[in-house]
Amino acid sequence: MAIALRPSQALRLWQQVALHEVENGMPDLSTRQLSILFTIYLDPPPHTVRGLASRLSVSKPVITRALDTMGALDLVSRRRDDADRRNVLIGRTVAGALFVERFGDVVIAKAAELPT
Amino acid sequence: MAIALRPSQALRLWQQVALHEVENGMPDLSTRQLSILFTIYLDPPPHTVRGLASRLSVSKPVITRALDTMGALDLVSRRRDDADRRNVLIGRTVAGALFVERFGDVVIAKAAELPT
DNA sequence: ATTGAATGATACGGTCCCGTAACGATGTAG
DNA sequence: CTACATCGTTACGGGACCGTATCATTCAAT
Repeated sequence: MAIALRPSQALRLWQQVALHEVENGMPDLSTRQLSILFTIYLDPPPHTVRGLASRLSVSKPVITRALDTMGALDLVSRRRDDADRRNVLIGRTVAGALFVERFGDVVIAKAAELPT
Repeated sequence: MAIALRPSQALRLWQQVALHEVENGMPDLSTRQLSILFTIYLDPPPHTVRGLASRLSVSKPVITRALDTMGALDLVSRRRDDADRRNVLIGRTVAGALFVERFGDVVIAKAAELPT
């Protein structure tokens, strides 16, 4: 069944999750970076720079730079596509999977604490 | 009653909201900026630089810079405290209130679309 | 073999943000 | 009136990101 939220609940949830991330010193990712990261981990592969750029309606360098940064954080990986060596296949990492999983746990915990 | 979310729902919700913000060209705010913005609009005033820095466990310049950026976007306002002129009181703006309200609407809409 | 399209990365000038340290303005206590 | 504490901002060198344009590599078609 669908999840029904009231405005105050929706906003409070976002605030609590964001505050938790900041307080605990997690990487200060932007909305763009988060959307890329979650798409890689939630949508079925394969993921390419061009595909992600198209999905988010942003330019390719935006994706390349976000992958640079999140790759340095070991949240995503890149490898050449052997079938078509122009492509770069973007994959998951252990650290990235842990980050996403933990993020989900925070959302669940904060949602459970929401006042009625 | 509390909101119960499964892991896939929690993560999908964040992805859908983040994607919506990016696709629609909304300001690409970081987690820090979002936590500051939501705290200003959800928690009771007054809000000061020192108070926000303490609340988020970050340094004061982090708050000052975030207020610079979001102030340029007209999402928050600053004014001197007449009672104690060392303080700066951080307030809301019409544009900021609209942004927050619209953000809540997006969360509600994406939550309603979540598969069971 | 040559041309052309497609992919992802890079270069550029500019802006924003970082953490640390210092600063001016303001308030408070002796 | 003179210290001293507090508040928010600014300075600094460095890194990340922006949008636009261009690049090298690879593939596909002639």
